[in-house]
Amino acid sequence: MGDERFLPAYRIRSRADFQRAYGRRCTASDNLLLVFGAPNDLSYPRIGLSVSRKLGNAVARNRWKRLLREAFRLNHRQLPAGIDLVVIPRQGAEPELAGLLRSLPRLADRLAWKLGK
RNA sequence: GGAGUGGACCGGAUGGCCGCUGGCCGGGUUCCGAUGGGGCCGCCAUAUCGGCCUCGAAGAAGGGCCCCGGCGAGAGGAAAGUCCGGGCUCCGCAGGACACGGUGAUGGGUAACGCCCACCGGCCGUGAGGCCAGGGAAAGUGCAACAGAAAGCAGACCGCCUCGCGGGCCUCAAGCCCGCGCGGCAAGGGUGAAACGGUGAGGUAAGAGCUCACCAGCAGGCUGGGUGACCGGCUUGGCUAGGCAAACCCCACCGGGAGCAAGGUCAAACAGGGAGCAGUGGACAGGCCGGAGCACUCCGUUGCUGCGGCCAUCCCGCGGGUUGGUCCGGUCCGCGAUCGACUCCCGGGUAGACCGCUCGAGGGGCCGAGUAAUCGGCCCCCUAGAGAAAUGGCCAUCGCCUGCCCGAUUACCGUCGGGUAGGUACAGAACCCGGCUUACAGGUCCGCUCCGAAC
RNA sequence: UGGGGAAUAGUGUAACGGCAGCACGAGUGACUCUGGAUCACUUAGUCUAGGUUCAAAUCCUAGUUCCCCAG
Repeated sequence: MGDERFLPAYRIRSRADFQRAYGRRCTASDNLLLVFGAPNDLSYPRIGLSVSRKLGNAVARNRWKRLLREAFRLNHRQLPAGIDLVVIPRQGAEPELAGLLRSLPRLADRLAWKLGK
């Protein structure tokens, strides 16, 4: 408890990292999110956001990104370490924090299992 | 009080916990960093010379990434659309004309504008007010479906009228009617979005600006007001000139192109060029150059010895051209390394990082000039700078709006208080400004108009 | 972010400013024992809102949606 910060190192921001995650072609999804996963050589998970213009205007897209970062921040210690997540919200889904808090760790665990196999 | 009209403004508030971005200060860690840093003296002073002291290869001074702590800051009126105009940056550039694009009454404002202000004209509205791409159709070319006789400058379908002929109305004449013909006319009918000024009188065979009066409108002259668009008056003329330029066009004015993903600095990796090191055919009887040793008593433009480099020659090997139907062979040309490993250097520069990047046609107040837009002076303030893109998440309380219920008041509409449910808009800086346009829950303030009532 | 373009029946496309067509489709009927093919008929449209014009799919202005290009 207590370590709920969101350091810049937790974020995927380089084009190469995104391409690596997409190139691994390992995904997990539910009716809220679609998540690409790829292992990294770090001791912590990282998150990258990809929010399409089809989800709404700039305000709606910022709302999605903020909630996704909040969901990652609040339970990033429970997420599997050493994994890069690229999160894409699904079209038609409603941005709401409680659903994301349930959805994100479940999808991340499923990705970790698939990648460790 | 109701209805309306024009303008200015606000765009929820407070608190708690957990976060994000960049700035300043302090600390930590790691990396970079040197014939370096700091101090004193040499008249003074210095990025510059010298001396001394001191810190420093056990890595200084200083700086960068990251981490911790503290302080204070952090979306808009449209940040939006990207429709105009500028600043800024790079590229281009003798000058002019054409083409293309844009704008369009007048006078101001402005860095500039297609914006703003004032005014003029037209249309709409009882009015306050609103709307107008509002130059030119008496430069030229063109267009007008359908209807209608005719759609642009003249013409005449029905029609009206004189005359002539024929017929009819009892025979003749007159008159009336019908038909035909030579003519005259454009008042009336009907069509259309639009039909060649309108009304009245005179006039006439019938009519007609044919004439006259008034009205509308046009052109010229004179004149008053206004900076001007324009408005007004007098007079003369001709009686009429149609619409469309957001059709081509003409006239006047404006416009070089691209855009911060502009542009610049540093610079991995890969590829390129150069140098070094080691490996990589031989022969030699040639020439040139370089430097070494020995000899000549010394010197050396001398001789000898052997070495290196370049050129030439021959053999060998490889590649290519040619001859040849094809290979071999002949002949000609080129090369004797390509290449790979390591080290160093060079240019351009990708990924990436940094700069551009927020103090600006900036905001607020007061005073002055101006009808106003706006401009000037003085004082005060500093107010986001991200980059797969920060400015948030959760919760509580209170506002505000709507619906429902209860109570009070009231002739009614309503108003006030309480409870409850729902809602609390449009929308997110991306180099920066000035505008325009579009979206928007709810609310505040001011000016003005019309109607009604009361005094 | 910047630049360019488009929008017409359900779909694909035409239309000098003057009646909005064509093909495929869908529906109905005829032909056939039935189906297909064929024939006839029907269906339904100018992205939205203003403006210019007598008249707008067309011209102008604003908006909406979609597509393409650069990096």
